Amino acid sequence: MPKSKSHAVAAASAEVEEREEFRIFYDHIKRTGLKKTGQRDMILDVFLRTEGHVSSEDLYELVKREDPSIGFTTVYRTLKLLQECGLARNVQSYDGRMLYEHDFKHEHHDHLICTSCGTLIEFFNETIEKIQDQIADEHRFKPVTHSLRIFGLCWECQVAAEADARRHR
Amino acid sequence: MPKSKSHAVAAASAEVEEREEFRIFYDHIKRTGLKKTGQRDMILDVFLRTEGHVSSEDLYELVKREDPSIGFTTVYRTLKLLQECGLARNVQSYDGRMLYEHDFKHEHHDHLICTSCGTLIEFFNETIEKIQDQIADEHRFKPVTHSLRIFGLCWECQVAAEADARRHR
DNA sequence: ATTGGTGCAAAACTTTTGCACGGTA
DNA sequence: TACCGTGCAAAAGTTTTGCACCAAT
Repeated sequence: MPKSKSHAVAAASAEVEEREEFRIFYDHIKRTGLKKTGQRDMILDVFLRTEGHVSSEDLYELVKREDPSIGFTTVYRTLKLLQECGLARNVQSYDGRMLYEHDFKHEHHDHLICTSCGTLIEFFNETIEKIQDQIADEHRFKPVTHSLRIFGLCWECQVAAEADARRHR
Repeated sequence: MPKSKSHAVAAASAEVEEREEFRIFYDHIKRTGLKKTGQRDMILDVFLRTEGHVSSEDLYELVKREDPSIGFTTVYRTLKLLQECGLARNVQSYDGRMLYEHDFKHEHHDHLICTSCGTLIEFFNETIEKIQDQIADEHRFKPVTHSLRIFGLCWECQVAAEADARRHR
């Protein structure tokens, strides 16, 4: 957010971050004996400014735009840290790539995934959640997380497909 | 296809296969202008004898055991054919790998996936299915398939983890 | 000083594809 | 004969890891 000069890295790490997400991150870092670095701050900052879902590559590109010196590996590993402390969670896209999304103060939800354009639409349904716990119980299975993905076509792609079909008719 | 003695390839392809699954496969092959080959017969045969879930690599290993001359590529591509004609369907495992399972006369179901040992337990719940369609509808989303996976620990792994914890205590 | 962090390059893996040769119809 | 199928090798696309050097505590 800051950006007092040119590099956001400096901005993000120079002052002590107040946002709750950073608190959580710093706590996790301290608790596990890791270290606070400018790169990690910057990566978290960019991630938080992100809407929707990003792959590690996506996030790397965004970060690089603000500080080209940060490497992919660091983004990749930081994303893992963010998962560990509950700031990010991942979703497997329909094509197998791993995407990340915010997971702080974001109630759990599932996804409708358009296999044409890749868009992810979020939804939540209490009943489904309850039934899932019931099912796990019946199988003496200890559920940790779950992933419900409905694949198909979003409205835009349905319209586009329709138009396309008309053209070839 | 030669090799009239010890190899199952011969067994599977020498005579005309009667099983309904083969009917379906042959129909699909004929319908799309493809060709019936000993390799494909053998791969389907092995796949049908398979229980549970296999990756293309897994199936390749099984096939190789009966006919080392069959290559991975053929197994891989045949698995795609089997999907096309509805004999197989795929599930993304928790680690991103693609697994295949029987999909003929097997009503749709979802999975409980143990992240410790990889085991997949199947289940089905009518209510969840209905709610999903409702949700898609509400979003003007045209559902094609879905995947509901509950990750966690199966009973065996819970017990093992418990024992392990006791040991380190 | 220590111990962890970083970026680069390379390794590991899976999934796909290009091609030349051989088989099916 | 005309096409399709097959196996091999290599391409692609990601996710991971090893390492030498740098930075945080």
